[in-house]
Amino acid sequence: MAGEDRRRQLLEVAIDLFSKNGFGGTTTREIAHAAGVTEAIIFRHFATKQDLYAAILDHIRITVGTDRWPVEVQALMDRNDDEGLFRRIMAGIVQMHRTQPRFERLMLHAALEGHELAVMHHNRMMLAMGRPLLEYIERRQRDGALRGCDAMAVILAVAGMARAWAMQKYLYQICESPASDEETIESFVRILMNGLRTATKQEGEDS
Amino acid sequence: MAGEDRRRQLLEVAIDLFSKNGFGGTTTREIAHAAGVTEAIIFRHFATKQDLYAAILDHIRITVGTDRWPVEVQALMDRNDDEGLFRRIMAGIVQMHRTQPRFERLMLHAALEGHELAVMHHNRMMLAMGRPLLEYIERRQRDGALRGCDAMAVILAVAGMARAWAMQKYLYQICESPASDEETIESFVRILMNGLRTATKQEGEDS
DNA sequence: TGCGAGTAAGTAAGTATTTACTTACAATGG
DNA sequence: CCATTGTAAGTAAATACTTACTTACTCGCA
Repeated sequence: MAGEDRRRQLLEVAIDLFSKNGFGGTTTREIAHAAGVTEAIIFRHFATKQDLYAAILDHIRITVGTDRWPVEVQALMDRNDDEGLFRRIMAGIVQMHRTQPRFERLMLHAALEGHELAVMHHNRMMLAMGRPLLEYIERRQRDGALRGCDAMAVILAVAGMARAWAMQKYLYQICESPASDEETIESFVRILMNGLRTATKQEGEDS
Repeated sequence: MAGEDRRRQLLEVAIDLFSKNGFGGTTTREIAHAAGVTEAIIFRHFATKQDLYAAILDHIRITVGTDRWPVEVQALMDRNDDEGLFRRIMAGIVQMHRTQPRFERLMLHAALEGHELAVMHHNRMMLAMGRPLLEYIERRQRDGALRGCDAMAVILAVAGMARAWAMQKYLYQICESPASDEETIESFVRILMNGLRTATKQEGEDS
């Protein structure tokens, strides 16, 4: 097998194992065996196990980064489509968990084990998506289109709902709800936009 | 040091290290050194490393379980205080992360590493709190007090919001918001109950 | 075309260290 | 006095990583 192909295969195999067992829980012997080569091959491509790990995060960032998600989100913000924006963000988060469960597991492992590269990823995500989103929400609040409250709380609410569903379904594999991703997201959007209180009880009832 | 005290100390030390580095990332030598004894002492109290881990989960379940949280939640459900109920649940989740960050880290590690005990904990939590909550929400929806939508989605929304804030602040230690726990929870409650759309724009504006 | 040299891909069998766990034995105190 | 608490010094296996060597393939050149 050609060098570049072997390197990619090793990365894929390592992603699989690291995402299952974590960095400390995966041995180079396992990786080599899963790839059908000897350990020496691994160390020909990557100087150390840490290097392999760093290469994985690079590799994933590249293959995941090429996405139209940020563009669509930006378009919805330009159109002042609050509801569509929240729906698209949540759909993106859930889709990420569905199509790249290994990535999410890897990031959680990395965050827990304190790898600075994972924190870097979180910061990148927060800067790339979070900052514009924050400004959008604050603008919409000034325009009177959205209720005035902590904009960061709104972001956390949107992301938190989607992540809660995605982690339950795709990370822990515990799916007690028969609802589809779309139905659940639709419920979240309705809660976000209209709240849980019914119109008839909108006023008058409070502790 | 007396046997029982030593045992508790070893558990505390092990919780600390496991929550930081995970099961595979923590060595018995480190645990022994942190406790100021030799490894042999560990294996006098716990037959294997796995046994120590199981004992930790038991120990934590005991020290954490003695809480008035479920009682208060039940009282709020009996009083039909939706808003107070959601506030108390979210406060409980955030409080758990603030006062027992090691426990949350440990559970995440365990869940990622596939320890059945972690899944067991999740199930216990979901049965003890989730089931009654699910029934409460469905009842309140039938009574017309809460908007009719997937009750499971409501639970995920409540828990997801709180977890998103708690994880950001207490797990990843990334606190970009100057808001306090109470303020943020208050924002979440308002979003949950009233939604984000302002009254003036309630109808007429869409896509 | 044929062929030998150079290079990249691969392996088998190491090394030193670390790992979970053990054994034999000393101190201590009720 | 003897059970309990502790240690020092192990063991066998596993770990990340290395070394010495073989195979296979490419490419310039006669």
